[in-house]
This record gives sequence, structure tokens and C-alpha cells, in this order.
Amino acid sequence: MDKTFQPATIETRWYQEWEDSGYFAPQGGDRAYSIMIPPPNVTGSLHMGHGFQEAIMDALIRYHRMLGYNTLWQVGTDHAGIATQMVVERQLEAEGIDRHDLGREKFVEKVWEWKEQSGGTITRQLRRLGSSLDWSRERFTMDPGLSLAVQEVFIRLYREGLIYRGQRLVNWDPVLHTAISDLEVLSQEEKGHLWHFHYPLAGGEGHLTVATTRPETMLGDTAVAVHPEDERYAHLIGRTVSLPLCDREIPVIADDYVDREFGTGCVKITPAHDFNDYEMGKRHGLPMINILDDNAAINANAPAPYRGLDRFEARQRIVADLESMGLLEKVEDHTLKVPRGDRSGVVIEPYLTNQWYVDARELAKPAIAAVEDGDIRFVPKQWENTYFAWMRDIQDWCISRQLWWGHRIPAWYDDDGNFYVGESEAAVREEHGLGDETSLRQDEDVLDTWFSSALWTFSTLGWPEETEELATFHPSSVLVTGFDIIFFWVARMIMMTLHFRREVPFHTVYVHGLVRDGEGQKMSKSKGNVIDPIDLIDGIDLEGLIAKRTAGMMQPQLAEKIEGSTRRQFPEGINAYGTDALRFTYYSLASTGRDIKFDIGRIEGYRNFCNKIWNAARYVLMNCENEDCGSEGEALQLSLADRWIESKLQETCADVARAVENYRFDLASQALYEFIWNEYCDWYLELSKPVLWDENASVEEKRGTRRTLITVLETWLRLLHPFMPFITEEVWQTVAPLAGKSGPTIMLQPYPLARDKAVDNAANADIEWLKGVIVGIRNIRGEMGIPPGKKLTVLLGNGDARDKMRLEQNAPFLEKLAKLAAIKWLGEGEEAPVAATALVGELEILVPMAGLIDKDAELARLSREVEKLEKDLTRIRGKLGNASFVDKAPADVVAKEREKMQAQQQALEKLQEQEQRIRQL
RNA sequence: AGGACUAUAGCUCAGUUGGUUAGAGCGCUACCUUGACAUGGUAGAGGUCCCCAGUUCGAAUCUGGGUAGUCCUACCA
Repeated sequence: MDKTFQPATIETRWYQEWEDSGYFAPQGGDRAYSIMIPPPNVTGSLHMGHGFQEAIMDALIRYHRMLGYNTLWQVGTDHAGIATQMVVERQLEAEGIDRHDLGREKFVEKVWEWKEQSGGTITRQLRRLGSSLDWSRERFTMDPGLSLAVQEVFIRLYREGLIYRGQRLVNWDPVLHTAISDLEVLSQEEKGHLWHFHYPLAGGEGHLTVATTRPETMLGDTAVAVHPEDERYAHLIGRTVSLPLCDREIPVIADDYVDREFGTGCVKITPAHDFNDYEMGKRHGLPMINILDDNAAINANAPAPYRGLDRFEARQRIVADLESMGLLEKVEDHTLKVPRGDRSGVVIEPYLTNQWYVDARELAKPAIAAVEDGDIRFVPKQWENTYFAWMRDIQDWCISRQLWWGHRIPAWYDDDGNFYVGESEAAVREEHGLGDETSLRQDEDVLDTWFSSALWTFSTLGWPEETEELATFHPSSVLVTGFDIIFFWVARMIMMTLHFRREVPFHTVYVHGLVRDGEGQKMSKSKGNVIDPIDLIDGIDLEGLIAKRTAGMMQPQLAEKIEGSTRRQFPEGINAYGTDALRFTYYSLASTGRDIKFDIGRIEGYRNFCNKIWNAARYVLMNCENEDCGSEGEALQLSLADRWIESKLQETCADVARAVENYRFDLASQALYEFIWNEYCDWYLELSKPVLWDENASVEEKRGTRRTLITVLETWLRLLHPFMPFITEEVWQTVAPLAGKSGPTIMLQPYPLARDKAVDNAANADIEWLKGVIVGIRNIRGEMGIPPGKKLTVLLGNGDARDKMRLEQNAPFLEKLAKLAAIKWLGEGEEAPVAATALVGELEILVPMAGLIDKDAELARLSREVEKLEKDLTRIRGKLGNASFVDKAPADVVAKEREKMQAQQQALEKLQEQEQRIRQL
């Protein structure tokens, strides 16, 4: 074995082996456990957040697989309609091709080509992370099977009246030329202006003044509204104003939506270009004048001078024209929320179009009940509130998108504007008795990607067929996801699955935090602070990292800034840490918080942990290979240390199981780290040396220690495997035979379960004593500057029978671990030399000072100890002196305090005596 | 505007139903190449648990108020 752990050499080898051997597929068993992967975008690549999520799912999957569950981790990707279409459009653009020139069919072909080409990135990354996904069942939302499910769902919902077509205001992206859902619009505060315009009264006697942030929409105004109780304008209600620049008169209406305090208290109403105005327009039966085209340029409904102008050009023109007419009263600076498309980043226009909608209100009812009734639970529970808040105020879901890439809507139109929904044109003709004389054309639009994602848990298992997989693995066990898509995906999956399966999609939703960079910033391409998890595994040099972060940017002008910050943050690039270290880092960060700051320092610590594991195994193998390890059941004698480490192992098994059940991977990783490093390596391996290296130790003793070394190691390798799959497999292969275990892989070995009976309290207490004595001596050594190599003679005084027994049984351990020449037991009445002292309970550890210890240094050390004790004692005395504490606190708490006080007092006296003696020297 | 979450060591974070000497990792200081490991070992320093009030014998923990930060939802043209 190498002296240091080299992850690169083993990881891909083992993954290949596992995959080729079919270990990732369900293995049978009475109880099923399944997780459906949140499908990543097929043309994207995994970022740190994905890596985190996959690591958690893989730990759950490996854990349950080892527990003997029939385990399925369903893999797949989604087609990411808008994102993918944009990427391909940009590629074509670079070649000077417009997709409209290419035509729909050819364009979609290009997208499939791109999908084939780039789709491997994600799956490669997933494999590098060690994800034990069942690749044989890989699915894609545009697969024939899943597409069939999408069509089926659409048709059935339509027939049930839960999908309808309607003309509504939608969020229109004028660059992507599609409607998008409310969730895809991000509103952010931006600086803008509030323009005050005069609208002349129709009678010619004066004007009223409206305030607006979007002057261009005035071309579509069909009313001015005031508050019904606003005395300033009461006399104007029912009259008309003449709309400047347009040859129209519009009414002044009263509506209590108007806020009297804002602006002038008069609101121009543009029902076709504003959501609130739209509602008001409907209330008052106002005409709706659409003044924009698909590009958000002014259309032919507007006065001639403005036609064809872009909306922002039109704005400038209109303001200028009104000003020249003397109708501009003033312009104020104003901060407003500007809606932008989450993909395109352009300002979204409310726009009147025909779209398809899902009646979400109806579907939401059972979905709310499922969480209320506990059929689905969120972890952490607080997310249920978020879910409820959104679901109880849910809006109908606009599902049509004016794209070419996606599931085409199964609806056909005739020339008279009738439409028919069905599985094909033939089916529609048949059903509605439409002959060849009627020409039909299919709806041009496709469905929102989330529409197909919402079916993910059951469409991947073969629905609408009632497959065996559906029966076995649905509902799935748990959904692992980030809170950012609770609305987008989680809620919609619950609605759709309950409707079509009459069962929940999953029993638990584990909501994890979002991975951020070291400064707490969200990782994003445009900020240039993303880290590819693979770069943490394999490492990357500085120039490579910069190149990666600045490639293919939407805003190339940011490249310089990104290069600078990258150079500052990673002057040496990124080291290679290996998959196991990366995964363990993820687990250690997976607490209940919402933000996960990824600190590069942590991963280095866990890389070192891997190395520790590696070397611990080396030590064990060096001492056990070709040696008698008692694997045939020969007689063996266990030392105190053997019994203790076995006991600690059981406690660790219990801790890990509890942590995983509660989705506290941070606690699981901590328990493992603590046990492996601080107990097994720091103490147990050291305690094994006095036995193995003692020529006088019996065969049974050596055998007992070897047996314990190897079996405890073998057990914790299995315990650790779901978290660090590679190193555990590599080490287990050589360790297992020595422990009498066999099998082709650790991944299919049984997971260690805690045996309560194996917890050995006596051994725990004895080892605590042993540690106490050793640490006491080391402490004196350290603080007195006694060279570590210098062997000491130590005296033990004031001990009781138990101390004596412990000493007798453990003297060799003490001598080895504390580097002692000799230990002398001080009988009652025996005079002790002047010595530096440490206490373990009442037992005094004495390190004679002659020639070793500086008087002043020891006095200083003692006075520090004394001070600490005195401070503590004052606190306890105060507590016990308080009558109400003694009266009201539970008896055992009081007793505990009393005991503590006594012990502290005794210790204090001892140290003070000691101080006296030394001072008199 | 409404709501949620967070505040503990220099940094990143644990801290179960109130009773601990408030912990870990990283970083820091000193010493050490001892026969698994310098990606290591040993010892050590470092905290007004954001502030104020309350409940309680007792509060990092519970309640109320405040401050700071993050986020979500809805928005005033």
C-alpha cells in the first residue's frame, strides 16, 4: 500500500466494476426503498448544489441497500425547454442561422443532436461522484414512454375540465417569444422614474394628472380611475378625458383599488398591459386595447407615429411629445420592482394571448390535505408552511410555451377556430367525425417542462401501464430537493400524482440548503464563482479554472472581474481531493440551515481524514496479514482496550443510524469522524501496540487484539461506506478476508446494526481512567517542557483499591502511551517526593521534580489550576447555598452538584497543599 | 406590507425534553521525523452564546421586545 491515499487511482476503477457487475440495480427483498433523482437539465452540467444533493441521495440509497431493502435509485434528465432551445439558437446564431430559416423540424433535429452530444456530461459527472444509480433504467422526459404519459395526462385533464384554453394576460418574454409562468418571472428593485402627465378634461375646462412608470402604455389606456371616496376627484367620476396623442376619449371611473396616497391619486388604466388594470377592466367592462406585438414593439392599434417603435424608444418619444405639448408636469426618481425573465433577463410584458391553463385550485385541494394529514412530511418541518402558503393561494398554471423544443400540445384547430384535443389528428377526426374536407392543424405550442417533470415519479416507472415497477417502487420513499423548487416541482408533483395515481409521489420531502461560495454568495455563471465538483475531485490549475469560468459568458465584459477574483481566491488553483473527501465535506455541511457556505478548508480536512483511514488500515494490515487473527474461532483473550473499542463501535453504529433516520448527515459524519480518528486511531491503535509488541504477551492476548483490530476496522468500513464509497471498498477488499468475511463488494454487505448489549460500561469507565492518567502526565510533560522522548518515573498516590487494580491491569499501557520508565504505587503513609501533580478523581499523579521541573513553572501551572477550581467552586457553592435551588430542583440534580462540590473541594485542597510544599523548597 | 429563517471561538458550524467546566473542524502558538500516517503526533491559547426585559431555584436553550443579516410571498400606477 502507498504511504498516502491516492484517490484517483481507485475511484474510476471501482465505479466501473460496480456498474459492470450490476450492483446498482434493485436486488430484491421484502421492503422497497426508492428515490427518483430530481432530473437535471440534459444539456447542462452539475454544479456544487447538484453534487451535494447527489451525495445525500447516494448515502441514503447505499445505506438502505446495505440494510437489505429492495433499492431503486431512478436516474434521468429533463429536456429543459427554454434553456436548451436558447443554447441551440445561440449556436446557430454563431453560424449565422436563424431558427425560422431552418424550420421547426430541422431545428428540433439540431436540438436532439445537441442533446446526444452534451447529454454525456451529466452522466459522467454523476458517475464520478460515485452515485449508485440504476443506469439500466435511465429516462429522459422526451422519451417515447414519458411523452406518452404527458399526452395522456393532458388529454385526461382536458376532458375532466381541469385544463382549459383561454385568452388572458400572461407574462410575455419579448425576446424568447413565449409566455412564461409566474414562477419564471423574477421581480427586482430597479431605479426608474415616475412621470406625471396631464390628461385634459373632455369639456376643455382643465385637466387631471396621472402618474405612471411606463408612459408608453398610455397608448392603450381605456380609463382613468380614482378612489370612490376621494373628494378631490368626486366631481370627475363619470366624465371623460381626452387621451393625449390618441384620438380617443376615456372615462373617469371609481374603484377602491386606487391608493389615494400614491402619486396624484389618479391612475391611468391599461387593461391589456397590466395585471391590476386587467382585473379592473373586467370589473368595469372596459375595452382592452393591445398596443404591442410579439417583440414588444408598438403595433397598429396605436397612432401612426409610434407604430413599429420598440417599447423603450416609444417611451422616450411619448414623454418628449407630451412635454412639448405642455402636458408633462414633472418627472420624479422612483424605485420600482421590474419583472424580468429568469432565463432571458429581459423585462417581461403583461401581454394578451391565448394560452393553455391548468386549473390548479382544484388539484391543490387533495395536495394540501396530503401534507396536512401527514401522508407526506417535510424535513425540516417548517417547509410545510411555505408549501401551504403557496398552495392555499395558488393561481392557475399557464402550461403552454411558444417554443419548438418540448412536448407538443395534442390539440388541433380547424379554420373556424374550433379546437379538438386528442392523441392524434386521426383520433380527433374519428372522434368528432371530421372528414378530409375539414383542414386541421396542430397547436404550435409545447408544454412547460415542469408539466412533464410533475409526472416524474410515476412516468419513469412505466405509467400509464400498470407495471411491476410501479407496484413495487411507487410511492417513492423520499424526495431530496432544494427549497427553491418547492413550488416549481414538489407541489406540482404532489398535485399530479395524487390526481392520477390516487397516491402520494413520496412519503418524505427532505429539503436541503443551497450551496453558496465561501462568502455566502449564490453560485452563478454570471458571478463567475461556480465550482465544478469534478474540479474538487481531480483538481484544476489556476489558468484552467479561469478559462472555465469565463467561457461562453452572456456578459463577456465581466470576464476581467471574474479572472481577478478567481486569482485572488485560488492563487494556486484547486488541489485534487478525491470523491470521498468531497462527499464527506458535503455531509458535514448538511445540517438544518438554509445556506451552506462551501469552505475549501473543510474539504482539505476530510482529504486528510481519508489519509488517516488509509494509514490506519495500513497499520492493521501490517500487524494482521500473515498473522494469527483468530478468524477460525480459536481461543482469544480480550484486553480492556479491545472491549472498550468494541463498545464504542456499538455506540457509533447507534449514533449513525439515528442521524441518518433524521436526515442529519452532519451528525452522522461527525460521529464517524470522531470514532475513527479520535478513538480508533488516536487511542485504540496506540493501545494495541503494547500488546502486539510485547514479547511476553500470550498468544491468546495477541490473537484477541488482532481479532479486534481487524473486525472493528471491517465493521466501521461498512458503517462508513454509504458516505465514502471508494476508500471503504478498496480497503475492505483486503481487510474482509482477515475478518473472515467474503463477498465481491462492500456495497452489498450488511450494514452494521448497533447491539445494545455490546455496550460495555465498565470498559468505558476503565479506559476513561486510563486516558485521564495518561493525559495528566502528558499535560505536565507538555507544560513543563519535558522532552517527549524523556522517559519518566511516575508515582501514584492517594488511590483506592480500584485505582490500584486498574493500575495493575494497565501498567504496560500507561508505560507505553505516557512514555514512562516506571510507575510506583505509593502506599498509605509513604512519603512522596516533591513532584508536579495532576489529579484523576482523588488519585494523585506525581512526577518527581528533581532535575526535571522548574519550581516557578510548576507553581504557575498549579495556580492556574487552582484558579480554575476556585472559580468553579464559588459558582457551585452559590448554587447550593441558595435555599430555593435545594428545595425546588430535582433531588438528583442537587445531589450531583453536591458531589461535584466535594470532588472539587478535595482537588482544590490537594493542589493548594502541593503549592505550599513547592513554595517551601 | 406580510411571513420565514439566522445570530455561539479568528472562520465554518454542532449544541436533543431548560441543569455541560458551552463543543467540533479549520486556523493560530509551542514542542516533536517515536517502528500506520508531517495529509502526522502531543500540549496549549481563544467565547459578554447579538442586545434588553421576563418566566424559572436555574436560560445558549422557553416567552416578549429590539438590532443586524438572509430569503420567500404580495405589491402602489
